[in-house]
Amino acid sequence: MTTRKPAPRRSACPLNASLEVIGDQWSLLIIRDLLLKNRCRYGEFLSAEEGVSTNILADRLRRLESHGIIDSHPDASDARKRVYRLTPKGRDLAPVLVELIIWGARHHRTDA
Amino acid sequence: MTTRKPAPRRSACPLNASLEVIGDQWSLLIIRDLLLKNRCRYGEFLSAEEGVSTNILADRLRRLESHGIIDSHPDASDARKRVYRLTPKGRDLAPVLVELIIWGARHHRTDA
DNA sequence: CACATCACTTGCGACTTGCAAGGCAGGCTA
DNA sequence: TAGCCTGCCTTGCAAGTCGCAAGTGATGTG
Repeated sequence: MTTRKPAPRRSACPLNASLEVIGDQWSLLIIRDLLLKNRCRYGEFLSAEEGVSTNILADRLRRLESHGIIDSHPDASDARKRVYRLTPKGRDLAPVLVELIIWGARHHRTDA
Repeated sequence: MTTRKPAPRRSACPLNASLEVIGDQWSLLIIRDLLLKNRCRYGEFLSAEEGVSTNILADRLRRLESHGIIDSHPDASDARKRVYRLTPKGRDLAPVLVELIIWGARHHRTDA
């Protein structure tokens, strides 16, 4: 079981606040999929090339939703499916994403 | 002992490349200290308000140095001390930091 | 009604983290 | 020179997190 943390809040620094919410290996990749790749379903996130494992994905989606970065609702045409979307707060992460992509592209061009 | 990983390289996405290098809870806080707070010594990082533990700090400094984001040299006036500095590659992370701070400040104003 | 699909949950071994203590070399005091 | 302090890590261990694979349950489909 992926347990929920009571969030100890390490410091009042806004950078630290951001890192406590999205400072992990997977959250920003999910947001990238939502923002840039038009992926919005669980299965689509799962089959992204980075290969997130299913329990971690479920945990991250739950965490992002609890922080108000994404929301979700059942698909109108198929009740098994669930659609995820960015909230305005989530969309505000676009500049962060862009800067990370710029930095990654400049300093790690396609290989190790 | 904190073992070194052979870096599996999950995908060719530049965002993923960035996250594999600085996508953790501590690296960007160290870079913030170097960039914005004029902290450049081990002991200064250790006493930052977030309270990183010493083994993690040593590991992150080693990792950042191995990725060419920081470098270090002994202090001229006291050979016990070691001075850390950002490389140009490290300084290029400034926009990322700024965007994370903006987002954190906008959506998590000083409290939970 | 049998079977596939979708979104998860569960179990387990391996790895990582956090905390406390130990080590070690380089300075300081006399 | 002896003895102690300072600064930078390393080590040990408990606890937490991750990755993988298999299982669950509510739907849809033929």
